[in-house]
Amino acid sequence: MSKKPFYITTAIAYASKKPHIGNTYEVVFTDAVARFKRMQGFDVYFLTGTDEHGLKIEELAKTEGITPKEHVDKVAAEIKDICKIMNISYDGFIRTTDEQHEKVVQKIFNKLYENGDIYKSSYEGLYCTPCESFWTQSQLVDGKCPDCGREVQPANEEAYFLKLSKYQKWLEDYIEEHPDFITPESRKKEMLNNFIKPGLQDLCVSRTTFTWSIPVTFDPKHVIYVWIDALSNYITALGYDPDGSDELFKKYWPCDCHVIGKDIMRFHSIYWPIMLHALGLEIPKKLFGHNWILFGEDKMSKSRGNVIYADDVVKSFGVDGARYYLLSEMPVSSDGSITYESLIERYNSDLANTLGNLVNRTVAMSKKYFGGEIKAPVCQEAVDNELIAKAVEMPKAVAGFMDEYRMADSIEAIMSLARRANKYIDETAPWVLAKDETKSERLGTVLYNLLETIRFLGVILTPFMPETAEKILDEIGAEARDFASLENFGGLEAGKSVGEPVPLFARIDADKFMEEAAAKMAAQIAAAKQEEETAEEIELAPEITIDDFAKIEIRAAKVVACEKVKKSKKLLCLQLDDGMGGRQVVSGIAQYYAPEDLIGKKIQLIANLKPCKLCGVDSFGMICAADTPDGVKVIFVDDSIPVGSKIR
RNA sequence: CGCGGUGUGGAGCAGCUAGGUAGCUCGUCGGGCUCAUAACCCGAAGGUCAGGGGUUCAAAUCCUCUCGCCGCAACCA
Repeated sequence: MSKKPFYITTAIAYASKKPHIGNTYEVVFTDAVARFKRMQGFDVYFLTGTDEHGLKIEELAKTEGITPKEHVDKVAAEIKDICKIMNISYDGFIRTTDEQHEKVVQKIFNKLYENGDIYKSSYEGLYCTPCESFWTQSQLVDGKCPDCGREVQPANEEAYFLKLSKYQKWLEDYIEEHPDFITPESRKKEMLNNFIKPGLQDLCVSRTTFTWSIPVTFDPKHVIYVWIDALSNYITALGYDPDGSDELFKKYWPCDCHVIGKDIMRFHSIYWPIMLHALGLEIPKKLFGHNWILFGEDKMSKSRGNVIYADDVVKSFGVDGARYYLLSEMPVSSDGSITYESLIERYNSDLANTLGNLVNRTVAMSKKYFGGEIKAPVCQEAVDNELIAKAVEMPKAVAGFMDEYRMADSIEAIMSLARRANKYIDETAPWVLAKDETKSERLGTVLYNLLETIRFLGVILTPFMPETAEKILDEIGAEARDFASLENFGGLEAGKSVGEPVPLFARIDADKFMEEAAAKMAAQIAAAKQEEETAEEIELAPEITIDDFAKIEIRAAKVVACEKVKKSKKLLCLQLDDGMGGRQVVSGIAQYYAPEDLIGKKIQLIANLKPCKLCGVDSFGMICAADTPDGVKVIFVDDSIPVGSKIR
């Protein structure tokens, strides 16, 4: 009987900087699924890798004074290190700079072009000359380039587009007809209602504004922009080729599951199926969009000083401590949160107290009472039944949960058996049996039941905590370690010996640990601040002349009325007395000012800015405000300055 | 009225698709045991299942309205 193939992937990580533990979650999650499927007898291919092209990397390399290739080599190595540290069992690691990948991506691009799914047109947007990049309205920060903070100009550029519009109906039908394709359900609705149903815009798939990417073969001043490059990794890694694919591809495609973060659901649920469909390929069976791991309430960020890296956690809690925490702490339907408090709590209570101590005390009793020899279970009693029934049920329950990617439930089902085993020790009180020589057979049976239960735990834990599982199975001298051996209770061979009892997880002193963690955190914040300061060599916009400046008309104006723009988070709508009959201006400061904070105050108005519409509200000009670390501060004008005064 | 999710004892969550004594882990309090990593076992306290209305013999679960939080979209001229 040949094994059933199972192909699972993570998203490829962007090779700009070292990933924190939230990023690492995805690969650990996928690893657990992959290992579980392997154990169940599937022929698994588990792919992960790195996305290594793009402007950001080009720029980072420039500031570091190295080539982009050197930069991505460094980061890819870091990412591989983390995989190694976290014990990730990937079968393939693709880098988008792999020669094979680049070649095939070019072929894919050409094929789509030849089929008319990619066409040449022009791209309109706002262009930042020094950065050589296009931005959309929504990407701008304070109306300026989000990267360098300089002005942008409307411009258009020749570019290639993927005809998403042509496949809109097909995609909508496909998603409706395959309810399991996008999970969880809420994400599916998000995609359908926000993007697909309102109508798909054709997607710009090339750039001329940077070079660190894959060139378009027939138009070398263009490079292929992220989507076609990055998404294709899932098929190029298997040896897909429009001119004839490898066996690997034929065997594993279509993919069983792409595990991705909810932020890139859009690309995977819209662009990717359309690309595949246009290439005449099958669509992946499932997209699993996982939630985020937040640090407490916040997203992790360096400047908040709350970045936790996987290797830090591993240092204190071990690989399996880290894996266990990530896998057990993630809720199904909302973001999970990582805190040192809950990490320690889970580690101590589940791993040290419940599981570790169970193994330890059982092995210790085997040593003490029988010199470590495993006795045959010749004296079963009624009390044993409940434990045995629960042990035999558990693997089935876990398999069911794993089919739905319910990691936390799987782990809970496992720990629940460990707790039951601890209870069984109290029920049977082996130390009492040991005092009565006539009870020796019964004692041997009780210990056998415990050791066999521990074998069940060891086997089922393999995908989640591979090292610990192996230690457990070694310690109890278990030979049978495959999933099939959990069909029946009794796989452990009598006559063999257990090893020395060694604690699996050392308890962690919470108070002491928290003290150290707090100190570390403070140091991290300080370091980030310093880095920020040194990095803040203020770069001025290009020099202008007095004539340039004269083009800008700044006037004093008084806020006579102000209200929130409804349905918007950031916008305030101001009515101004500008000495010219009054005007309306919309400003994105609602997070920092309440309407009544502004009424009656005088401000600086950019009076000759082209009018525009924000959230459907007309805005004629803009008010001056300063960006500060504490948010945006409006520049108020002295009350003695008359409304309408020209400012220069 | 843009779309969607969520609100359950001190904390974190499950239960809701197919209504029928409200469940799990942690924490707290009391007790037990001693094989073990001051661990383990038992018991107890603690919830108007956000709030109002409705359907029903019966609602955490279905319908409806209101409020809070979150995500997506829109959006910092």
